[in-house]
Amino acid sequence: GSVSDMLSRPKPWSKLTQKGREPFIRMQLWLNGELGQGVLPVQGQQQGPVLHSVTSLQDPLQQGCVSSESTPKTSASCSPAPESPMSSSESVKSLTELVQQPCPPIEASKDGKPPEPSDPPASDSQPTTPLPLSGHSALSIQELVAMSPELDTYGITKRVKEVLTDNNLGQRLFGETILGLTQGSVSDLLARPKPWHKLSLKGREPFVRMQLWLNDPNNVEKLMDMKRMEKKAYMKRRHSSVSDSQPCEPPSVGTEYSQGASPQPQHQLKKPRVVLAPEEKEALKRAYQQKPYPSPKTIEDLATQLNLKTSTVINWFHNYRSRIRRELFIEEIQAGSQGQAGASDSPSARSGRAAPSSEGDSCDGVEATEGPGSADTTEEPKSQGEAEREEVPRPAEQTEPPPSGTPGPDDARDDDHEGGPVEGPGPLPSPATATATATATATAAPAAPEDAATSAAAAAAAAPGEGPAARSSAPPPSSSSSSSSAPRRPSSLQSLFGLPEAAGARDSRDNPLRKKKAANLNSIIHRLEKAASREEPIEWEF
DNA sequence: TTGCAGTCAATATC
DNA sequence: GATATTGACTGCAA
Repeated sequence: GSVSDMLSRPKPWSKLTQKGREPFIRMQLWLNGELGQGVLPVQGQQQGPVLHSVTSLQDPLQQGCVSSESTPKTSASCSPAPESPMSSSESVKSLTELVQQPCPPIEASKDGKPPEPSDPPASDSQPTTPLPLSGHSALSIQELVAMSPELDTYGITKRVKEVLTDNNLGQRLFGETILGLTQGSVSDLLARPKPWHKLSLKGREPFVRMQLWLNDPNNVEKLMDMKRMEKKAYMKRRHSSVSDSQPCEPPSVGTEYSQGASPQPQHQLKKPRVVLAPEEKEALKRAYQQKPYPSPKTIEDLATQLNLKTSTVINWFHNYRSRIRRELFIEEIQAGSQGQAGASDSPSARSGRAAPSSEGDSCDGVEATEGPGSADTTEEPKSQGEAEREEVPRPAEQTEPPPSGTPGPDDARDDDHEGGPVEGPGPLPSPATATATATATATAAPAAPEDAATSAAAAAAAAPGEGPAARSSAPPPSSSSSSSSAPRRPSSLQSLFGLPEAAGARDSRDNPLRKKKAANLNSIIHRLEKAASREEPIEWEF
């Protein structure tokens, strides 16, 4: 049915979403019989039926870089493909295999950045984030991404991590040479991979690259080589700088910031990074619990009360929402894998229970530890974390499941006050919600919805010791928030892939069964919430 | 305009 | 020194 519809009523390219474009790309490939080559021929002229949309295929591909106009392959166009379009998962294999060509990453890395001639070959000094794939390959990657069937992002990251650690290869090296990402991004990616279906095309790219890299039999050696080369270069630099009796820093810095002006002003221009004090975070979290989507006014209030820039508050909410959301994805997966595999070992140990609590980590320092008193008694500490986690979907569920199907955010917005945020016996009084509420109330009585957030924030902020003052020194918050100073280590990472030990190590008496149940519960709750808020046809698999 | 995804890069932690 | 965290930024879509 979809095919019929698509063939008879193709939308113009510009009207298509990324997802919507995919079938057209596939069709184009198929028409050109190039499926197996991973090279999307850019056509000057469309051929064949589908083409209103297909023509514009060029855009996305061209940006990839390759010489679009000159692409000679056009001619090949209509030879039917050997196989039907990417029907099966093995398709990816063939696709990926084909891109396994000799390490484009490493070599390409030097010249790899096509559009960025900007940096004078920073000499060997800085391994400036090279584009992992040369122009051509980069294009292929895009195609691959577009055509790739679902990949197991967790499995991929797990394997990558294994390979990296086994071979003592660093994230930085891997990221810069293979993925074209910085260390922090790599770390994040490996630790909290999103499920494939939640990723945008762009977001899928690193995973495809990882997959390709994993498929490359020489992957490790190549990276090792790279490592050696780097080391050499480093030594060389060091050596020369020493002999020049010049401080080695300046030069490199100079090249780095070469673009303009003297290093001096550069330095000044650099904004110092804002570091929120624990109590500020606490306050923001509380505010979040009240209103995940605060109105501009609330944001403003928060900012004043905490003595932060409004942009900082806005950013914080954005980041917090999105990070919490991510944790949820992970949890979902965990729950899922636990559910069906029962046994922990399944693909990846995502079972580790700590992961979610990690959420607490990354997004919340509070619950990482056990709650105040009740403490570890079994679930408590966890539910604390859950509380936060569950908030994610809250926006949607906070109010009645929008009859209209209005998407979440608006519901939770505090402009549309009432709905009595937390308090409101939401349609889904999850345990998490309960705890969340508890947490919130613990410190600040949820007053009028509108003020709740800010008042909570105020309470928290006021307590420890004046906002800004406290900032840098970050004295641990008052009693109640003592939790925030909790050790943040046992993070989701370990739990994610390191599994049993992650959870176990921390709280050996945690009954695994309970954990499973809890995870499952979470999953259910999450699904319910989702369902309530709209989106995705739900597949209930409790 | 607003929210989000994806990143970077500074900083914290191990 | 490697890895994790997180505030900020960019680009895109609704």
